[in-house]
Amino acid sequence: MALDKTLIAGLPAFAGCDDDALDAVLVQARSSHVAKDTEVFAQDGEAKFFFLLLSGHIRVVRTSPEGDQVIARYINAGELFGIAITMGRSTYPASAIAAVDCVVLSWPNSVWPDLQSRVPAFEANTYKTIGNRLQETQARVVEISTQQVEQRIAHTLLRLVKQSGRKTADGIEIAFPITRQDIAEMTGTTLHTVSRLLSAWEDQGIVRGGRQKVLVTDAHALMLVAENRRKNSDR
Amino acid sequence: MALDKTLIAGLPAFAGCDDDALDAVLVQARSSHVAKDTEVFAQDGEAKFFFLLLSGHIRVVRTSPEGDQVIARYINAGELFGIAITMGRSTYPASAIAAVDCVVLSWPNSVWPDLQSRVPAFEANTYKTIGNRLQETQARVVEISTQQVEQRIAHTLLRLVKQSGRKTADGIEIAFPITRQDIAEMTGTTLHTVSRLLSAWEDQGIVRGGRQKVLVTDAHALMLVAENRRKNSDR
DNA sequence: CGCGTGCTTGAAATACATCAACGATAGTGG
DNA sequence: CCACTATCGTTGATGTATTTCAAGCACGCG
Repeated sequence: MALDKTLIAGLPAFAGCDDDALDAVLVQARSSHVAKDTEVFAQDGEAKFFFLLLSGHIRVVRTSPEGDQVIARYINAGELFGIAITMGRSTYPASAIAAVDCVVLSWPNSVWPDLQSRVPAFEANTYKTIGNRLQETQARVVEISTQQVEQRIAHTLLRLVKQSGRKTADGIEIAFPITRQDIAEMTGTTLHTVSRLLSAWEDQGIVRGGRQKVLVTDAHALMLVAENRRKNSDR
Repeated sequence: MALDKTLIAGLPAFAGCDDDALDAVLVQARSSHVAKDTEVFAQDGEAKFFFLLLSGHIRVVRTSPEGDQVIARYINAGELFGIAITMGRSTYPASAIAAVDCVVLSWPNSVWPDLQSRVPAFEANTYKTIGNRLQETQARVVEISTQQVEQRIAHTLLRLVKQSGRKTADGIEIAFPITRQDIAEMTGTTLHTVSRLLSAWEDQGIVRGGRQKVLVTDAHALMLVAENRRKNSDR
């Protein structure tokens, strides 16, 4: 059964593509369901496909030779991922794990050259995506190198809430389950330190925690923390 | 006067380009000299050109809103840099400063679409470059997040020596002037810590320091440090 | 020769990790 | 439906790697 182009029309990845282009892209794609906590692909595995997330949230994890894990990013619905091929790589540089049940489109790498020539807008958007990720990653290096843990966690939380926030009666909450350990792996610290800081912020009415849940109740106050601009009396 | 294609033939950036392609690329380029400690372009400045380093060494520096500096990378002869345009950016994300006197080729951004269509190999190689930098940057995030300062500095030194090493009678030395402060800005630490560790390594006969100079005399021992595999008695 | 820039090295301070123990939550299976 | 268990979270006490503060030194350029 053919996939309907309304699935992907309007996504940034296909900005500027006309209907024919969308059809050309879709006819080569295959959609599949990925259960929570299941790998879409594994680090160092042969990169046979590239992907688009239709719904859900995916965690991209790099494991160091020593076995330490770092979360490179979270993928939101509408984003491309596993696009190693477009950078001339033959293996995936990280693992991708479904944070919740997901639906993904996948293309075999072999169709990339064809798509590239037939749908230039898609090609350009893909490179833009990579460029953005390079920017973000370099910004992260600056952050880790120059700021202390408290600011890093605050920034990370603000980013998560901005990119994947869900409005609730009491504030904005991160739209997928996330543990203290996950936050630690995004910020280069330990779950203990994350837990302590979240508890402190909870006392100050900035956030509200929960098992695999973070709800930001006072985004403005959190911004002040991120920029280290609170008065000492606030602590 | 036209530039000679022997200048750039054989560079990885032009792998697979035939003579006509090289001419097409070169005829649009302009070469210029950049004095030591001079900026090639400035962070947040409008990205009007992209560049290729013909000779010398260039330091790419990102400055955070708070004024902290981080060295994103060093560019060696033969590498492309300032390629913001290819990622859909209109400003440079970092500054580029000549670490020594340099010779660079530059192209106005406006020729990119033309080059892209007429020299596909050049285009593909450019994207490969960006992909490699994304990989490296992500690896750096993992390193900063999981390893301690000593290992990070050791790794960084090994990388510098590998990419820009110059063989001497007593070992391999970094081929351009680099201060302790520079090394600190590459590893997310302070010049004091760098200085202390280099001094300690000098006592152990692993490196030899000097004003704006580092000479690695025992790369193997430095590797053991990088992997934290020394016996305690070594310290 | 003097001055700026880079380097060294001690002593004190601290942010954060580590160690350790316990408490809470949610899913599972009887 | 409730007990069981795995996973996740909290929080105190202790330890330490690294920064910060401070001072003096050395190299090389004009």
